[in-house]
Amino acid sequence: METTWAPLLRAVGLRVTRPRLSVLSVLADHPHADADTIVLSARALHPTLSPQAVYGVLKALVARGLARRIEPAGAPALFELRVGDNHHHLVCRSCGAVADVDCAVGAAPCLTPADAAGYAVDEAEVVFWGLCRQCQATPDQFVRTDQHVLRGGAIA
Amino acid sequence: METTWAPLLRAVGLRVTRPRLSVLSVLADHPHADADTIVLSARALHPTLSPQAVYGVLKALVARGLARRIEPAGAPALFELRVGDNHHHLVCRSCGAVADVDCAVGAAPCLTPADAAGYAVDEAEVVFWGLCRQCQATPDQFVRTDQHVLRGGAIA
DNA sequence: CCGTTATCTTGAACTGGTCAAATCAAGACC
DNA sequence: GGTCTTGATTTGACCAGTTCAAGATAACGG
Repeated sequence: METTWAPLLRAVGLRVTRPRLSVLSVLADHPHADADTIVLSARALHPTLSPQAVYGVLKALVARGLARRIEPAGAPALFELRVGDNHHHLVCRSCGAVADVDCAVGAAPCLTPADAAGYAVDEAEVVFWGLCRQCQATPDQFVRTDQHVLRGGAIA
Repeated sequence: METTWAPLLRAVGLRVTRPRLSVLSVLADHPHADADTIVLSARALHPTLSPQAVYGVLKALVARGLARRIEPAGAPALFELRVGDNHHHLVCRSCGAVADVDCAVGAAPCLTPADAAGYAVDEAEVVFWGLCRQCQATPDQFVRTDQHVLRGGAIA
């Protein structure tokens, strides 16, 4: 399976190394992993892998467009391999679980700001906040209180 | 001017203190200030104000819904007083400037995820990334490279 | 196989933010 | 107005996540 990644790395001008193959493999298994999870999981394939190596690999992958970095407010950065397919994220306020969502109804047009205020916009990033199925079932669980629940983007 | 804020604080059950009035005043002047800016500016009104006090005040304001915390990926948190009006943000990739945008065309419906995957969604947060007018004029300026430019939410 | 150069390792450091104990002052009550 | 109670602030240490820097290592072209 690892051989799958090598051509992709070469295609974007990156050398094929064990740390990179390990990280890519972990990302394939864990679609929204944070750096720490990646380090721990990748060590199954490459036991001596250092955290800094992972940061370096992730930075390279993100810079070349092989991975995407997402940073939900208040949580460590997450990384995913799905790039360029115009999808967004659902984030659980309680457990931090992240799920992918394809672009909202009507696709792109609804993501054009009404007034761009002179900005040259190249991307619209959408995060849906809520509770995942599991956390809805256990209502007395910890819920983040550092952010007011009804923020600007509240629906209806 | 400061007397304007006192009733608001009392209305949400917070004591009226000088640090809080100072922070509110600064937020009114700087619509998207980070904690550091707030500390520096607020010291014009309250010279002995400590950073921790500001964090405490901001936490209280956000928890009571008087302020909102926004965290553009890769930048320190910003705070604003506009709450509950369903607006979003334009962020400049180069200088970090933030501008408000009223809800996108068509309002709420377009912010309903096509498939919520069982999540109970209570908010949709939208960030438009691009270059502000000023940074478009000076193209050779520093631009963030830690994130691939064409990410999932890319327009069109 | 060798050399060049990107990449990884090791270690320290930095930023933004939080936690905890002691002091202080806002507001209720008299 | 004075006193008290409790919430708020100060002061200081501390933490997580991430980045930086120097030297060792390994990928890949020749």
